[in-house]
Amino acid sequence: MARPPKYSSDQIMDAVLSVLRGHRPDEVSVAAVSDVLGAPSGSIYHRFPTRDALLASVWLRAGERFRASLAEALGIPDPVDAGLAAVRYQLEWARRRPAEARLFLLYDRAELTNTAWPPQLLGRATRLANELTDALRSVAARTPGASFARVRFALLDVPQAAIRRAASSGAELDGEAQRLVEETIEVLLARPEALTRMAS
Amino acid sequence: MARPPKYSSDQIMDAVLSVLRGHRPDEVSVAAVSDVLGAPSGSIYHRFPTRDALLASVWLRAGERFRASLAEALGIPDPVDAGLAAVRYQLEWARRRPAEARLFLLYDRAELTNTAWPPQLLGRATRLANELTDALRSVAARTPGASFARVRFALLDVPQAAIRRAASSGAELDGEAQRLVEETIEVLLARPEALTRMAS
DNA sequence: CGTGTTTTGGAAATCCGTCTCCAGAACCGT
DNA sequence: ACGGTTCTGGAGACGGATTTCCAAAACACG
Repeated sequence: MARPPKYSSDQIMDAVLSVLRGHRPDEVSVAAVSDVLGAPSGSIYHRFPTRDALLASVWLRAGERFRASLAEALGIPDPVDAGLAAVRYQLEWARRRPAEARLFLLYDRAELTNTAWPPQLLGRATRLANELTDALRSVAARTPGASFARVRFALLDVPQAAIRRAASSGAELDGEAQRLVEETIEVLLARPEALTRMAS
Repeated sequence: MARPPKYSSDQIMDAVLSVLRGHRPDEVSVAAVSDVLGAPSGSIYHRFPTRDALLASVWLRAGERFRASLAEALGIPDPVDAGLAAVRYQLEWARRRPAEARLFLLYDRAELTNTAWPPQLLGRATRLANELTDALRSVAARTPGASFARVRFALLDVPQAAIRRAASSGAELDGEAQRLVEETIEVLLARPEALTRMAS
């Protein structure tokens, strides 16, 4: 017994993504979002208490989607195969959904907003972080000789370096970049001890 | 025959760095800088035409210092030794001058400001970029089988991934992170062809 | 010691973005 | 048809940040 919504939360968040192509997160203003959406700012504030909550929601939605699909890849038994699949998935995602990937992979939760997150969003964020940590930990567990830090470096940090490089030049991730990332994680996961000698 | 300056350009830029510890670049306001400096905003605008020009100048100064010291490391004849030295230097720099390193290594010139840079700063920026490119190219030239993209990935992107990780967790770069980076670049530079087989 | 030049020190104009508020519209269930 | 509830639509208060402006201050030099 109520008027039905004209703009759903997802539509509003999609409008944020659309503004995000071509602008930094801190540049995303409610006015810009409402322009893209064709709605007045009041409708946005009806659903999201603050601008920061809106931005945080978009970040969370992207992260939860990311995690859901990544978990599959990380489930592959052989750790190197799992790592390669995870990397390929990430790079493919960065190609297909640049705005969402850039937002989640390049911007830390802490540096996204100035104000503190509301408890509910904070809960979702810590759950997401825990789930990602667990997935990586399980890969580490079945990779002989590889620490958690090593797995995280190989499967998250190194791919992000490639994504960042491509994003800053505006071009798409090319084949060579992908090959470099795959080489790297293959070495880091398959032969943890092979190279401990230090050159100097 | 003039009143001597009380606040030099370098002092003002240092004040920006001080604000930058704990705030994103877009959060740096002229008011905050003038507070740190103990000077009114007028004195700052006397030297820098706009806020963006000030921020750009700080970025450029950091980059030019970075390049000057990195060039030494990259001059070492053996490419792997040069790469290791370059990486160690970068990580050491990130430890000792966190604000400057974060600003230059983590923020792209394009995403630092909204408005276009004045011609003079733009000139310095392109010169800096060219000098960095040349240094990497010369390493690539004496590394058998390594493309420019490979060298750049190994010597800039991968170390930055480690720096970024450490910066986001607030902790310092630990020994394990450094070892991971060194392993990685050693493999990427020393054995470009060793791993071209694709798993799948 | 006076003159000229540069810098300081603030005060305030101006702009932009967040957020509030409320009247009216639109729909569901009975 | 109608009452109750939720949503829209827009106007504007409010705060914060950039930038302008100018009188006063401080020094170098003749």
